[in-house]
Amino acid sequence: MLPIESQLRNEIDRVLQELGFPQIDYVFSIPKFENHGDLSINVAMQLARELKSNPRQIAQQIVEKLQPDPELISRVEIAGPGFINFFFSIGLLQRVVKDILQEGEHYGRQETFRGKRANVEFVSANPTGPLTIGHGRQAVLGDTIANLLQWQGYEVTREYYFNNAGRQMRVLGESVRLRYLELCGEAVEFPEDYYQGEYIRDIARHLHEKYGDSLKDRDDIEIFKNTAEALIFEDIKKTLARLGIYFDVFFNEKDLYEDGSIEQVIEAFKSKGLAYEKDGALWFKSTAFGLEQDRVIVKSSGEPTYRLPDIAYHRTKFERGFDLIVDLFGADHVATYPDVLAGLRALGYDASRVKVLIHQFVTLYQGKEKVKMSTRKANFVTLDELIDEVGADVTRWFFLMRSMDSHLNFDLTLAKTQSEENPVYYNQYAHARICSILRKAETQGVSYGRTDTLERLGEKSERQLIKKLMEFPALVARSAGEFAPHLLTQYLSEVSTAFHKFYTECWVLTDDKELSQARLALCLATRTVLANGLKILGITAPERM
RNA sequence: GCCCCAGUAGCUCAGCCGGAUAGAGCAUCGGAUUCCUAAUCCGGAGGUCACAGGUUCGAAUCCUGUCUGGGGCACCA
Repeated sequence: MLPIESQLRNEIDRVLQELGFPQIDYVFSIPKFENHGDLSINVAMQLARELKSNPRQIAQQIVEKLQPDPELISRVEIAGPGFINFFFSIGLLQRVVKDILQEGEHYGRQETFRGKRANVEFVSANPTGPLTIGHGRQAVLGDTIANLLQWQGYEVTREYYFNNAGRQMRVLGESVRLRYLELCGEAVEFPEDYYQGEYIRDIARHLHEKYGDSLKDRDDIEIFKNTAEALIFEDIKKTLARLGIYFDVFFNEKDLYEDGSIEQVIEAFKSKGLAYEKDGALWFKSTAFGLEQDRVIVKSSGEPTYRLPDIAYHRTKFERGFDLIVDLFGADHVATYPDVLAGLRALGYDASRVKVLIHQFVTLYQGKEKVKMSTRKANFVTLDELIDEVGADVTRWFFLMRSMDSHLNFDLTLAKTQSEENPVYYNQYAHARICSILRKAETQGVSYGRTDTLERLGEKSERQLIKKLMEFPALVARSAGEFAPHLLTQYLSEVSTAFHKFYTECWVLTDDKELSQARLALCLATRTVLANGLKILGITAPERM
């Protein structure tokens, strides 16, 4: 909501009451066309339904009694089927620029959730291989959502959950051992369903250099598995760091067994009559929570299924006192989380605090060719390789520019060859251009940052730019509230467009000192919004390009 | 068979808590630079919003059904 909206809303509510109209829900919208004003409401059309009367007449009655502050609103108009359109006065636009310059790097931040704590879990890939492009999408989305929540006042913990004890890890250890034996000169048959990647050979080589052939007759895989885990995790962290992503907590599933959490969950289920034995396995009565079928939580072999530790893990998030718990998963996990939420409800927790976000897959193309990605088969393109090709900024922007509900078709050839035309440069260039103007002003001895000549602004491109800048705080709030970073990438491009247009139409450094001051202030305000927006997205804002 | 996501311009995608004339980037065609960065700007062309019904003063948007693509529906994670 724009700041101006709350003032207008008060005034409109007053008039509606005076006219004896029912209180009704109406929304402000920003019209697509300039001649429809700067802000518009459809309240008369909504009322027409209730009152069974002509919407234009209702609008007429409302407008006659409206007395908006002329410092802020210059004109009110009825149009179309009954829209009431408001036109901003220059005073309002001046105030916007002043506010932005005053708030600076805090412009767009809100305290809505001050004192609240959020946990954002993402990536959570087990250390079986390098991060793929699919992980990249999740990593960048998760980190940016965490940033957005911080801008709404949340204290955020970024968390990575992993399991280094399962079957996957045993296969990993075996894979390394076989490659190691190859290096010792032994002929080995390497099973097809083992990890095929070159990085397995690298790890084996590392061990061979360190220990020679001395591990040849070890019949346990511990050293192979542990070395692989350590080296791969180191790699994963390095890759994430290249994107500016740092986790606060790496949570090992193993701890849930060691500290008794798993056992506690089982006991809690049993004592509530929500667990029962059948066919040698332990089942969770998830149908009691609206699910279609009951689920096994402990296999007849005595091993828990993934659900049990997942439930125990999420229980720790509640126990650690988080007000908001965000889980980011790929589309392949879409069927697993209802079990976990049911489990949490069974334990008496408020599952509505858990926000599960599902992102669709990245399909990689080499030109027209679709590339299948599988860590096991090693025919993937790693996230590291992508960053090598296009850089961290482009990588982040690319993963953020689409709704997470949409499949991302990532054409690697295009990303490599046309990186110059990537939209991220468009935005960074706008920022760099502004910096260039400000440098030029400095060399000419013109000071900037003064706001006492802002009444000189009024050109169409100036008004449009300011109106865009005004939307920023509300847009950030919406982007955070909907967990939708792509709204912000889109918005920033609109800001850049508005700026480039202004740049083309309005000369900043002129002989008219006052006009120059005013336009410099507008440039500074624009730079502030671009810099703050890029900061949230985790993308650099270069001063030169 | 059931569940989730998507289907909008040649391509990639926004818009989807109902609103005025359906948008952007790329590609394509044409134009703009004496002067703050042309990694820019302006203009043209390009659409049965998958299809069929329904609700409404008004539907790309909500409801029902169908089709297509992706992902799921384990005592795998």
